[in-house]
Amino acid sequence: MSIAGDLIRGHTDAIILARLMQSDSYGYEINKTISTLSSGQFELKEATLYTAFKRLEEQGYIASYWGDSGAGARRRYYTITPQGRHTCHRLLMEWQETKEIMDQLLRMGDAL
Amino acid sequence: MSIAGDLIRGHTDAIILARLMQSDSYGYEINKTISTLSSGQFELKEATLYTAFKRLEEQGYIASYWGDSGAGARRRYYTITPQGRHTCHRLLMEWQETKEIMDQLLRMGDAL
DNA sequence: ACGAAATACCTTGACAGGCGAGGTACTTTG
DNA sequence: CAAAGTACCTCGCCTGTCAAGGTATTTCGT
Repeated sequence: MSIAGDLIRGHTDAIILARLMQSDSYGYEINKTISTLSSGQFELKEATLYTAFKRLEEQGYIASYWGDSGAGARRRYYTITPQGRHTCHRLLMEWQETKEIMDQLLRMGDAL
Repeated sequence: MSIAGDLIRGHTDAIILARLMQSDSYGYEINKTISTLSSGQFELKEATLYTAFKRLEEQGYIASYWGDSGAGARRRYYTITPQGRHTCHRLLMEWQETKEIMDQLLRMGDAL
């Protein structure tokens, strides 16, 4: 992992919700996908991931069900709720804003 | 302030160092500058700002001196050290990376 | 057949950063 | 003369990350 988790802090929920916008999935797979999409440069720690799931479910942004996987360990699948979709859109917009503001604030640092 | 502090968390040091790359400055002014550069969309809370100064000084990235302001309250000026410049460059690069990774991770969320 | 590695889940407790709330002291302005 | 602005600082809470530890199953190499 080449970038620190603290740099992503505050965006984990967005990352997870964005994954679930694609399709239902379960913890282990979501983590692998994140790792793949970031070319192995970033991955959520398990503890972080599962705390996030708990938080998101409590807030009603995701719901879970046990998948009946005949083969392999049991999987808890997560699905995004309508509220979750709404929140995801909001978070995506916030990310765009954050990017612009950060670029604005850091731009000058390059000058010298 | 339109964006939450948690979204910036982990980047405060970079923001402050980037400011000090421009010129020596003091807390109050730095905060105003940040507010202005972000069109009022973001500002560091004072507590955050001063803990960051303390942290950065302890790490040797900045140094401070009291400015003799004949008029107005006393000001503690901060200046960036060579190590601080180095760190600033590193943090700027990390920000570029973070942006790319985040965009990669969030892109799919838009598809649906 | 056996042990290691992979799959898959979860919790606890420590730690760090952000920030609300509160405090000090001086100057300007109405 | 009081209020608002400038300018600094600290304490303690809250939240999110994560190292460490645990459980259970399956697959794979030897």
